[in-house]
Amino acid sequence: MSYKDKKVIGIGIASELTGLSERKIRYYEERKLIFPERSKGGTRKYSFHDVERLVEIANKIEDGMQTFEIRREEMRKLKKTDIRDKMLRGQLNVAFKMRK
Amino acid sequence: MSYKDKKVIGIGIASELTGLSERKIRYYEERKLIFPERSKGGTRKYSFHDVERLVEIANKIEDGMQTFEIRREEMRKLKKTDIRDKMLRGQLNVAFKMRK
DNA sequence: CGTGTAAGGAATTCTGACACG
DNA sequence: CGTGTAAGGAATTCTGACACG
Repeated sequence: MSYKDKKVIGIGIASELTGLSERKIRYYEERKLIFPERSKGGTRKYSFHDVERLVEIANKIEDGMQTFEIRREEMRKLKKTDIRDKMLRGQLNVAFKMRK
Repeated sequence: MSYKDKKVIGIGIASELTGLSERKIRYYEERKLIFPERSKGGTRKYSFHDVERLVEIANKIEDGMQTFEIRREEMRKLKKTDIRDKMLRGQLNVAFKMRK
């Protein structure tokens, strides 16, 4: 895993990096758009990838999109990825069967 | 500047990532081996590069090297870089003069 | 010299709530 | 719905000092 995906950034720094208020960042988590890790004590930890995601989310909201729409959009992307995975596996199965 | 050089990691996380105690990390700063940024409030912020550097430092200490030696070693590297820079500039100057 | 620890204070973050619209 | 804010508490970090070796 690269630096980009290590959850090491506190909410204060995430706020500085994105220009978003901590309130907004916490709210996007409440709406299930972002998933920081937590320290033992419960403080949030974000990755650089999360930080980029936060900016994306903020942009979409600025464009009038609602949080549930953003979440739905994300779920559809994930489904497509799942489907691609399944198709790939399907192809491999076909190839595997052909070897027999 | 890449993610690797952004100073976004608190000392607690730096401690987890390196396996070093916070005490050690602060001490290496006292000995001028590492240079974190500070938040407005004064809390330390490290980059991934710093984290790697911390591990290097700890390894050298484990091998019996003293902090002043590590610092001296680092200064020599920097001097060499400076010299290389100067030589490069010198070469460019020569090339420039030859054009005249 | 390098590191642990207890001490007291300051900065940071957390949650749940009220407000507005 | 998305966001600001004041509130009280908890987690995190800071510095300077004492300890050991």
